[in-house]
Amino acid sequence: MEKKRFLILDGNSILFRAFYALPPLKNKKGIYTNAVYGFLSMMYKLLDDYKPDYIVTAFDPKKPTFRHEKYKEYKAGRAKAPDELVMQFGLIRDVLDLHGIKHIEIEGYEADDVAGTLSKFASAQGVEVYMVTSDRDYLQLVDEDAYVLITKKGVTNTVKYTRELMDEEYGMTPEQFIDLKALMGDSSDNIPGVKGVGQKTGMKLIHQFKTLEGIYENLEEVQGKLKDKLESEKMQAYMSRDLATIVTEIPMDCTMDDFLYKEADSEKLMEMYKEYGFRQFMNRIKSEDKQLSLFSVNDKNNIEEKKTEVKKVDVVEIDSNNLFKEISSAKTMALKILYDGDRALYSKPVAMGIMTDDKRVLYLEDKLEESIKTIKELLENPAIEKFSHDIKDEIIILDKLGISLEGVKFDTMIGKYLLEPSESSYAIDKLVFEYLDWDIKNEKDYLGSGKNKKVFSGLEIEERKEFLSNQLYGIWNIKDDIEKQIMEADMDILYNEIELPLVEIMASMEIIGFKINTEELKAIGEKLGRKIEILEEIIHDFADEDFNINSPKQLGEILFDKLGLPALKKTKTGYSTNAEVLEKLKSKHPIIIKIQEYRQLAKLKSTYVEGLLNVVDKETGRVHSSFKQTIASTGRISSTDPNLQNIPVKTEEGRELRKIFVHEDGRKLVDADYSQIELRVLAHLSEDENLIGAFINNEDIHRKTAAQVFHVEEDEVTSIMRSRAKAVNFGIVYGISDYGLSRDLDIPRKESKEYIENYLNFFGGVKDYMDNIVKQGKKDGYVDTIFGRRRYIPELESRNFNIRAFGERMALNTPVQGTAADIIKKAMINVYFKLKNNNMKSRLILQIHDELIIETVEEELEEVKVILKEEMENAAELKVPLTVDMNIGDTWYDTK
DNA sequence: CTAGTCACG
DNA sequence: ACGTACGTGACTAGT
Repeated sequence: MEKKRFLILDGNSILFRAFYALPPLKNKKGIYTNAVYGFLSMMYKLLDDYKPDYIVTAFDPKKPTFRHEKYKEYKAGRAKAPDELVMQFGLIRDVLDLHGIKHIEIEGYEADDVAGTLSKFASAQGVEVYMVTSDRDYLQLVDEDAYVLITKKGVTNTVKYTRELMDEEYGMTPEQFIDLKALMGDSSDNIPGVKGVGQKTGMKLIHQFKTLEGIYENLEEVQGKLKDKLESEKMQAYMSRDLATIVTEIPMDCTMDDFLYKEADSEKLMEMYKEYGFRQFMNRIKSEDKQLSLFSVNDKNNIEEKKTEVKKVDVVEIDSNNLFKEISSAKTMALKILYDGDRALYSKPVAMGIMTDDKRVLYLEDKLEESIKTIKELLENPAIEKFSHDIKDEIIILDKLGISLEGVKFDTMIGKYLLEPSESSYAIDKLVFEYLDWDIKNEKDYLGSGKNKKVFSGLEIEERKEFLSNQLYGIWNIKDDIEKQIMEADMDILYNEIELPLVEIMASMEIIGFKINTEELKAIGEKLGRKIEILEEIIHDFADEDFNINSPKQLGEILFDKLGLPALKKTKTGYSTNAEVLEKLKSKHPIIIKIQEYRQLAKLKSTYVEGLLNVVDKETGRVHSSFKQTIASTGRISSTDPNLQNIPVKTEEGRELRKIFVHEDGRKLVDADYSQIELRVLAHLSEDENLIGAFINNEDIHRKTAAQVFHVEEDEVTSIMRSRAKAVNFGIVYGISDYGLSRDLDIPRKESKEYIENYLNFFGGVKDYMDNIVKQGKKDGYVDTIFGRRRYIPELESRNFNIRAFGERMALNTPVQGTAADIIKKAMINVYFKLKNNNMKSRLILQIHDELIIETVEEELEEVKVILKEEMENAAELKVPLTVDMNIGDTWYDTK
């Protein structure tokens, strides 16, 4: 006879997870419903999948914010709407009531205690239990016929934990899980644990001794400091175990019948769903009513088969001696290398997979580095086509083995980026699912999401094999589709001549890095430290108390509550204390200027001094930024770890930092930047005669703009007028609005509006272009650059004015910024390959959107100057000339 | 993990 | 009537 099923939902954790995982969209009544929506999606899915006979929801009573009172007050019309979490915690209870689903919160016990108690209660009566939560602590409740469903990526996905799976994943029983937590502790639950024991040590101890008692009975087998700690904190360990143990014996007066799952009160539920705009769930209720009569068969046995298909790939593990032989005749290969760590540049390869024309996936990890070297000849042969996903990593790893990967034919990540440049992730498992409907596991599935470092060497070989081979199989099977879409969108030239060749350059700049004068950097840090300390004292004196100046909250309280300064602007969470506000308060209190100085210096010290020191390669004294090609929707490249594209330059104090960016002996830095590239691109795109004329005649564009905006002769333009005109020009490129300009220049809106009108009157072509590009964007759904790079702008279709206006500014700015990005990319390619093909020693080391930096050997200096200027100025043929300013120096500071 | 702030083009 | 400049990344505090 089939067992009855009991579904226990952890209300708090499911609501929280949904709340954070889903975008905070308001319904038409102005109420946030994302958490409720997520909870219900999850609940309905579980009802469908598990068809339980009983159901209950457990809530955590301890936090007053989640209590019902505020919501009740609101419902009774006695209070305004509570904040979105309280609101949604209230809403969900109403929905549960309408379903007739019990929700329980018991003073003094947490939701997991309630779940634990009910689980044991049900098990004792031979009922199968399913507990749903995002909290891994529940795993101690797993038992025969009692399962824990842990949520994973997204909102409605879960993994079912059984005793077997726990053994497989942790090598532990649910009971041992409690002891592990007793050792590790948990700061969020206030469980102290044993100091110095984290997950690693904890797991090792449990694996070795099985239980807490086991550890203490055999303490002499433990070595060194660990032994002392365990010994001295024995009491604490046992106490921690009591704290970590979920209560399963709350006195409760109930029978299973109290939790019977009955049909919902659909009429009232419909009303409520209508009120809150849950159309999807309304449909569900409608169809449920019908379905119930049509299909009364309760087929519980189909649950396991419902999961998406997981692709199994046949893999041949290859002996390193046979590698060359096996693939020497391949004309095409997809390859992927697993490495240990976050960054290819700082990691060791762990395994390599190669898929060849004959559809075999070869897998290799034994004597990996030597084995890879045996096929150097093939990897460097440009006639053998190479495919991968994010192949920059392979280029970097291979480079460290002295191999220069040639014949790169396709990169699925880059391809997808061109098709959809605004995606937040191009993870291969996502693409494979999108294109092929296959469910392949991703990194996180293997490594867990809590870890920062990828440590593939910690996995079992079978897992690595599966991971790699599935990726390769996926890459192989989606590349043609992506390539076809690129052709259809007419982006094949952009792809083949710009985006793909650029990958090698990204890798190269990353590998070479930028030399840092570490000693000088440390000295600057110390100097800043001393200044900051003094400022801190002064500020605390003014405030007459010590507080954390870095906390906007504390600072706001001091300035606006204690010192009584006028609060000019608010943020979602309190007072605004940003630079704009401080600037306006400057004359009101002497503390302000000190705070401004403090902010500036603190920023320099933490972000630039300490930030850079953390990432300098100690052996080479260089920093190796990671350049990313698929982040910016406009086509720009981005730089991280460290970000070398935002090193200070605007203030002298900040600019000083550039003195620590230096070159190796016998070399020089050459810095070339485009002059006004975005305005020139705008001139080209808009075909505005006046703008084009100004650039052809090499006029001072800001001065000319000022003359038009302020209705004066060019020789009457003052420096203030010129700098305002400069802001107008920037504004035009960004998709100007009178509001934005007025705020930026701190002038009345009327005045800024007049400036814009004057501008557009004179530069009529720009005005037409602005109108046309928005129209075109609305018609096609996308805008593009002169190189054909596309960006889809769905915001243009929004019924929300603000979102639509945002879309219009994007429509305007993207072709300008994107074309400029295309141009400099083209220039980089021409420069890089000229240096490479001429076997020169000078190297491109950095790009900052309109600027290129080369570290050149002195003998090549003159030649490099010519190459840079030529290639940059001729990278594109526009209706206006492109001009480049160039400077040579020993530090980045000097290249101004 | 988010918000605030601030660095760049 | 709405309420904003475009594109990024790093750091700190606080939940």
